[in-house]
Amino acid sequence: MASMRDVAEAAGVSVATVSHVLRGTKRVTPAVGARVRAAAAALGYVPNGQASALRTGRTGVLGVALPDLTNPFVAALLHAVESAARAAGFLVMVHDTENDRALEQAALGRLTALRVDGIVWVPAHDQGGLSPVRTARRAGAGAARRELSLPDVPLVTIDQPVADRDAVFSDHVSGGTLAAAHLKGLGVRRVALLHGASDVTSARARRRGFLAEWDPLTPVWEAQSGFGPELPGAVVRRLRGGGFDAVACANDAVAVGVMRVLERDGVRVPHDVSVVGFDDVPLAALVSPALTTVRQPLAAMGAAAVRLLVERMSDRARAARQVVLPVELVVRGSTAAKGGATDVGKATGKEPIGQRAQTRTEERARGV
Amino acid sequence: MASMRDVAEAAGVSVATVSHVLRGTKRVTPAVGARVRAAAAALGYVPNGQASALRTGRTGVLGVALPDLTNPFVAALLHAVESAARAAGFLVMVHDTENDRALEQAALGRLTALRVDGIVWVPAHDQGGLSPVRTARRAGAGAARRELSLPDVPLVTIDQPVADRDAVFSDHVSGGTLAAAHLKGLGVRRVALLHGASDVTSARARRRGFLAEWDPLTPVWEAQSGFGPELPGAVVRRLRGGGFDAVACANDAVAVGVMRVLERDGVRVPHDVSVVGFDDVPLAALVSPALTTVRQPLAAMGAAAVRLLVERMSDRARAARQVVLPVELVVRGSTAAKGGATDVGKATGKEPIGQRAQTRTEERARGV
DNA sequence: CAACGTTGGTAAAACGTTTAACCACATAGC
DNA sequence: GCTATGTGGTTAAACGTTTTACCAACGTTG
Repeated sequence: MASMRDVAEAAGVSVATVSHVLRGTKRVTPAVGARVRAAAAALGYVPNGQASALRTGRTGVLGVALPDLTNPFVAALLHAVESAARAAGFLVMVHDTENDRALEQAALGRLTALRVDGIVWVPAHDQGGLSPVRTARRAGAGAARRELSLPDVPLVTIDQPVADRDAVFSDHVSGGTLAAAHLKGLGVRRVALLHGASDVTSARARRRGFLAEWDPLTPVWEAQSGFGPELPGAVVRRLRGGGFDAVACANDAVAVGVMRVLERDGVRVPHDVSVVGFDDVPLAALVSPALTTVRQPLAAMGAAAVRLLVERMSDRARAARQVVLPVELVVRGSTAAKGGATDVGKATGKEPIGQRAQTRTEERARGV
Repeated sequence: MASMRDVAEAAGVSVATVSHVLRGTKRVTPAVGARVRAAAAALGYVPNGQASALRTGRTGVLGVALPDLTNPFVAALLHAVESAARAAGFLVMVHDTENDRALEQAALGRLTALRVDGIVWVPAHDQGGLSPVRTARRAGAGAARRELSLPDVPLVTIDQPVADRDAVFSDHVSGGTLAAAHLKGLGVRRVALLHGASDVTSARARRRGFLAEWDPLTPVWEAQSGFGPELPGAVVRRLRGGGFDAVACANDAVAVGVMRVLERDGVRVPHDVSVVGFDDVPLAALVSPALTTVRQPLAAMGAAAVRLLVERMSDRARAARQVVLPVELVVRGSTAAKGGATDVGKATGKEPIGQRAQTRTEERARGV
């Protein structure tokens, strides 16, 4: 593969001149410029990124560590991040961590070894960092769990905070509140609340938001459901027991799992029971009935993550910042007023986003 | 960030020794080894991948160029490739090409500039390479379309061949045949065949396989559907016209789109019309009724791609090779015998993979 | 004890860029 | 004509590894 030296020789100039021409870092006579460019093109010269990275200390690469690429939400998030990174001139290095703590540590290590300019980390579990909404509460909680050693590289987490690092969130609390308010408005009284797992920050925040809005006197049946469509046996039994008007789910995958269980028992959605999801993955609009859910602003999250990284590259000492992004309720066919005669067939037609509620955009800085 | 030199000084040895200790490339006295390792740990030393890549010429990185990360099949494929790459010791650099020819060219360029050790390319469109099944036919066809200039790097394409390069395929032809045979066995007479687009090699192969199995005397209604769930208006009108027993679709997303259209018109699947997809993305098992489809062996495809790259790294001159991997028919609830009283509710229960048919595994080499 | 492999370590030259420092030369100003 | 002032280009020193060649010291052996 042709090197800069080859180009220099072919053009009859020094390597320094070649570099200057190709990067436009110094004025040259038109004649020389043309000669260099011609030589480079003729040789099919492609600059060696490794070498320039070594020299300049910048690779133009962002690392992304993800818990599980088979999860459609995670895949969509990767798309958002890759898109934003590319727009900012970065390539993206991706590492699946398979929800495994050891692999997460390995991923961070390998990415820093490659000297990526920054890392976007979507942690699998709660990292003990303070959540933006309970800053004041239980400071120091979660210290029991040993922390991962974080590399000295610009790093931003998504959805699970980590101490003294930049982070991007959806407003999960408001998301929970929106779901609760929507169900309340439909006349739902008895609700089952499936939160995925207690060691996931976002799931806890959603639950908190939901319960804050829900009438404290009305009973809520809660259970941990995990985050996939295959529900735990205990949850399935509970669902089949009936006795509720609506199910609020940890995410869309769980919601689909719930709908399958209900359908199998002949329970009609939304006529007998309303179901609401979370995330708004592509799947949500395609199942039948289409899923009412809370949409996470993926593109904005990716953009915010990249923006935070870029900012930190130019100011490594800046205080950690958390960006909270607004979610919106997307009403489709899986929820309907209690006793109302909503036509399911119609409701599942062409993406009937009837009502949208949106939380405020919020951004704040926290000191170190 | 600590460099090898810092470690050497701290341990009182030369950098060469540090390198030897850390890579185990030469014997050292236990005392020295321990001292070096201790110093490295104390300083939090992480070797600089850029520098070693520059020196050795290997980066330990594979590039992946994908047409569209929002496509669940593509996302699943990325997962398979990343998994296989990681198992083989590589990290993965991902670049979305947004189905755009110029972006594809840019992606290949940027990846080679970073000196990745190999590239997995999933082209968006037919690249004019000879498909494995029509080798003899129309040699030179497609020459009209200007070809992308390919970098001089180990490169393997997936699903669309390119001249003189390694490639990995699912056996799309057999996939089409399996679908046709399945429908025939169910007593289907009048079938609508939605192939995605004619400039996509795999879609053409599926169609060919389907028609080869189908009774040449029975009419087949064909149309181009694209590859997403939103069907073109012409296709929708045709579907609503009725007059067929089954729809064979370009992929699962299209199949879901078809089911939505049919459902809206009160046509029951599979009672009135059977629907069969292609790919077996996660979505396929979750819709209702669950989708009968042809499964692509994603994990095997990822593994084969990485294997081909590794092989080529050690023998750059080897003749291009194509690996064809077997697909399997996964029968679920969206297809049923004509006039049969299949209980849909039951069929969509717990992943009823009743029947599986599998094509032969096949691998062959082609000369240059 | 001389000759000799072996063992454990180091010096130094790459790898292909970028960039600060330098220089020859021309042009302009007095 | 002689110094300031650019202008267009080059020299050479990094960046942090890997690896070949070399060397000193140390048994071993005849």
